[in-house]
Amino acid sequence: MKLKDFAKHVGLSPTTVSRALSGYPEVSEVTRARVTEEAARLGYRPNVNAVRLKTGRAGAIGVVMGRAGEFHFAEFMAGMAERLVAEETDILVIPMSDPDQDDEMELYRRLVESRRVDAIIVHSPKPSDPRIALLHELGMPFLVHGRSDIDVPHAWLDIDNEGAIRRATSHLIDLGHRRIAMINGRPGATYAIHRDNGFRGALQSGGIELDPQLLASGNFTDELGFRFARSFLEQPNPPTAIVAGSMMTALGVYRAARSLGLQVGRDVSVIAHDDVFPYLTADNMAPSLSATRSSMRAAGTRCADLVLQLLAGRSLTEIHELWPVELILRESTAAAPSPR
Amino acid sequence: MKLKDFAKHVGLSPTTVSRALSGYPEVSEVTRARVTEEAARLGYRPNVNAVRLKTGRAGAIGVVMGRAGEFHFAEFMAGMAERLVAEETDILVIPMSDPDQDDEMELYRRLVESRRVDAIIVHSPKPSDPRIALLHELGMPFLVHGRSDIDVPHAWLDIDNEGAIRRATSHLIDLGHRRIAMINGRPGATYAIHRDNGFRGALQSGGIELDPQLLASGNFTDELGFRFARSFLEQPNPPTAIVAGSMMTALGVYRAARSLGLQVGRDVSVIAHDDVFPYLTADNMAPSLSATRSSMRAAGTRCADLVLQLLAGRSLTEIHELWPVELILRESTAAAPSPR
DNA sequence: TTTAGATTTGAAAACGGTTTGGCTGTTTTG
DNA sequence: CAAAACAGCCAAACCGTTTTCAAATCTAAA
Repeated sequence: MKLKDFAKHVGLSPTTVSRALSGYPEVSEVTRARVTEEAARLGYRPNVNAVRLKTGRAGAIGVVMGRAGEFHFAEFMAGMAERLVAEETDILVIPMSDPDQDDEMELYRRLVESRRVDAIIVHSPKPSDPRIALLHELGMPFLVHGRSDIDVPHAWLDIDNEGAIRRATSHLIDLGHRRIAMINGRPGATYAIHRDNGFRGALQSGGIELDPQLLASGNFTDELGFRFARSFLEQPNPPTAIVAGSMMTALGVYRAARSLGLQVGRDVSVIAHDDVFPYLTADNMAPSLSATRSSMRAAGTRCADLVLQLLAGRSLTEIHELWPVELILRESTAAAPSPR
Repeated sequence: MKLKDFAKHVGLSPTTVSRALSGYPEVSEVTRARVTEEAARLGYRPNVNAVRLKTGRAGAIGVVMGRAGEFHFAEFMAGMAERLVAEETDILVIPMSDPDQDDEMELYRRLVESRRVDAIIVHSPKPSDPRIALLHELGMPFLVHGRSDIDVPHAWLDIDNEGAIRRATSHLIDLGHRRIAMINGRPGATYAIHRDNGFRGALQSGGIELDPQLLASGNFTDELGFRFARSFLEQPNPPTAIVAGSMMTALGVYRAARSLGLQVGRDVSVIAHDDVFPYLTADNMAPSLSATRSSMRAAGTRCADLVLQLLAGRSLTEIHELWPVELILRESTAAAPSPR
């Protein structure tokens, strides 16, 4: 059923029908009611491709999916989806074929030129991220999930990584820990830098000198969590507490502690960052895991919302959100063991 | 830059340019070469919305994302993306707003009517799945990831769940286990039924009577793995082996065993199904986890491939793939402890 | 040298909507 | 009471391609 046919059915012109359905004011309320009702009855829906061609809107928001199957990703997208389900807006998943830098820029460029999306969400930006510069230059609306120092106006939403890690670390210091290790995310991304800052800041406030031997970074996997934690704990002067970057990392850390006969929450304290997954919860770990917590799903929902606002014309410079992060203390953190 | 402008630049008609770029044979090779080269130089790309309107193709494959943030999902999509990156085909993620049955049907119906996708991938079908009947009836091309007994021709790709679980269970029996429990996925889906069949079949072959007390099912979460395993192991006559439905479930099972002072791979054997995640590997668990293994990512890649074949006109009835599942034995399985 | 046939090219009609500008009639205003 | 303002509707142009059908050009056969 096309517009022309449907209009004939209703006894109106295509113009009026289109306006009635799109909510324009030039049509009387009684007419609009009749049209919408008939549309539902006859099952008329405007051809989405025609609308998109005419209006120039793509009706989709793009998210670039990294190669490494990040487990965060699905949650973020589920959150986006939650917000977008009511809109006429799709989520377009763009795969990144190659982790090569130039290639990634080319990907963004092609994506913009293909006009398949109205906006793009950029994840895990760097302090000076060329993707942001590019999107700005190309005039493509975008929202950064994370932060960047780049000298280009842009909308962003981020969580307070620095504050979260600072509080977590300070809490460990308050518990008497002096040797504290941290497993950070891959170097380069702003969030990793922020976490590093938070960590260093807390140590400094506590009058503790940083030991570079107690710093590690890499992908958020169980394996790296294990390997790093092992290497920390096997040092001559091992840490009594570990700050882990993710739930998966924490799993590895727990495993490492156990493998060395250490008990988490007694011999070694652990705090991790929890993005809140339905299938793996900090509360259920044994011992339950103290965590800095911020819902990835909620971030996805809000990001989708902000992108819609952006597309609706809200000013770039207004869209900056910094979310606080909860610190939830459970059994994995305890007073530092008295030195033997 | 639009087609008309570009055509003028090249000194040809829009018709010829369009043909040259789309690879039609009616244009001389020398012309085609010139056109493609100029297109690259001037950066001309056909407006995707215009193409879609004209051709009626949506240029996207739809996948419906369930409410529960399944961790499988991201891997499957990453796999799809791997295959689709070269094509002019997008992945459209459609969120399911409500787990309500009728609502889901309505979602599929709207999706088809909106013409935003050329094909749909249906996950976790049931033996008689109304979604399949609906899509068939509506004439929308689709591929089922999983299997269904429904009396409607359809393309599918599935892994041999029954065989996998049968082999896993048989292996446990060979090790001398007589009381074996299983934690299955949510009841209703075909894969859960197949796993159940495999489990029962192996028991029967081994001359063991099934104890319904040793059967549980639910979402693949760490928490349920823990709860079910606890309830099994606390029974008066506890199982000596547990077959778990997923990696997350296995985490819970390990935890439950530890919490009861039991050692996995000695006091209780565990086998789980592993979809192969980059961030959580069976080999790295402690003790390393014996598993039935099949890559979710590979399935996504192949599903994308098959959908493309489907759209290219390959017959429905030819597209049936049943993948074998590896059984990888590690430390979590051992001979049954001698009864005390 | 024609002429039929094959090869390239182009003009114009879709595809299915939205939106500009204009046209009625009715109500308000000076 | 005439002029102006307004509400409600419509005809037609347009969005940027693909594709049909016809025309132009070239090649080979008669």
